[in-house]
Amino acid sequence: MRISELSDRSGVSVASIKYYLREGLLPEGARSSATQADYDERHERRLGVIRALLDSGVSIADARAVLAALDDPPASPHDLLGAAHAAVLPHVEGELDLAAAEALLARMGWTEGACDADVVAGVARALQNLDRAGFTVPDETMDVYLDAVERMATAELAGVPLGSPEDAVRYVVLGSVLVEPLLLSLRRVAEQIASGRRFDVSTDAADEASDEPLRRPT
Amino acid sequence: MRISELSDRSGVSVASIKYYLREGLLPEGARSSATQADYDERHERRLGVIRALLDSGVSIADARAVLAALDDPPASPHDLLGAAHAAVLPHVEGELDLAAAEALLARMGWTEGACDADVVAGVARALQNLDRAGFTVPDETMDVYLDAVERMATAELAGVPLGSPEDAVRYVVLGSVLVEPLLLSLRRVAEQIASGRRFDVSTDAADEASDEPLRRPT
DNA sequence: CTAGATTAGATAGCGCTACTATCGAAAGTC
DNA sequence: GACTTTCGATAGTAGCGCTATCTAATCTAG
Repeated sequence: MRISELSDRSGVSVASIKYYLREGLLPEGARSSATQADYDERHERRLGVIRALLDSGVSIADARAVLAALDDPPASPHDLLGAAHAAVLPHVEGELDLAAAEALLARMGWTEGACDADVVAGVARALQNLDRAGFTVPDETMDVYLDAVERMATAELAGVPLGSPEDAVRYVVLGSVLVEPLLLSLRRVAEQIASGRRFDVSTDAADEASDEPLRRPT
Repeated sequence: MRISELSDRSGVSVASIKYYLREGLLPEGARSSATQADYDERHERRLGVIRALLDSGVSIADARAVLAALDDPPASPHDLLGAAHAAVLPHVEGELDLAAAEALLARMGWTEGACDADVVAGVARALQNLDRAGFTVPDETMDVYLDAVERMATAELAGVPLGSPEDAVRYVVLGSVLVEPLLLSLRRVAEQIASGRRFDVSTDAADEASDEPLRRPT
């Protein structure tokens, strides 16, 4: 298949494909001459993964790292997961206070040695941002978060297909990265549903009903 | 307080503060003359929120919308949540297949009318990206996700402080937006812990132990 | 009262990202 | 042999989040 056909089938412009080639996201096709290369279904599938990553908010550089982990997986799935996480972690500069994060994780019996320091730093950063905004997550809510992520992680890990290494790699890397937007949007839906229930929104009597509990004069 | 003092106390450069003023993120100080304005603690707190939002990956434009919702909250908390969500939703172009998303939400008895169409579109987009990458979330895992987000949303909504409208606004808007990075990083920690357990990582015998279950020849 | 610092407001520039456009030389196609 | 396609390189673009510079007005210390 030539580049124009690959473009037609994938819906990605020739210019963008060339860009991904240059950036090392897409491997070169088999060169059949100085001005011709041959692409196959693997390139087509790879383009799908690239577009999915980029549209999920992953940068070119991070996508390159994720794809590198897919192409050249560490021997152990555990290291693979670490590589996938490292690839998409927000790159932080500036000092962080890790104590709060470690205390939080200790509530679940998660000791800091059992996972990458960068991942813990991500928790610390998120906590710091909440703090800077003057927002405090109630303890009960935080417990629900901790419980929820543990359930999710357990379910995800239980679902890793053991039959084929390639499938396991795909599952771990993409499942970790591409599920993030899904979770966030599902949470938004659930919040709106729960909010509708809590404040009893019913199209006509919405304002009166939902206004009442808030507008208590101080 | 003058702008330089505000800068010192917040750790944000004068140039950046001016930029936020221009962009409408930070309200002007009280003008005391043609070349002097007076800032107070509200500006300082606001700067904290601004930095927290920007460092959480929210764009200037989205932060402006979030802050507008904070400043000028819709009467009902439900609408407020919608405004906060709308402000940070990935702005999508291109057609989406909503059917899969609606079917998914129907599993929880969440009908599409009960939440904003844009939020459902976000779910559809996430599903589409997973699909384009050739990744399928197992049904059991998806059920765990749905259950988890419902638990989280319920806990969050139960925690809304009803005593003060301002606190409720803060809670809903910032809780929705700033908790997102926290959840994602907690999930990464949980995944690494679960992966360590699943593949029995123990620093020395890691490779042999964790390699075995994967390298089963087909 | 004056020298120097500070400020508001305006404008311009910068470094980065994800493309997009153009071009010449080589090669394939009708 | 005319026309199209491709490769590879290079340059340009639009947007983002600042950052730097400048002017004119004003404040502040001595």
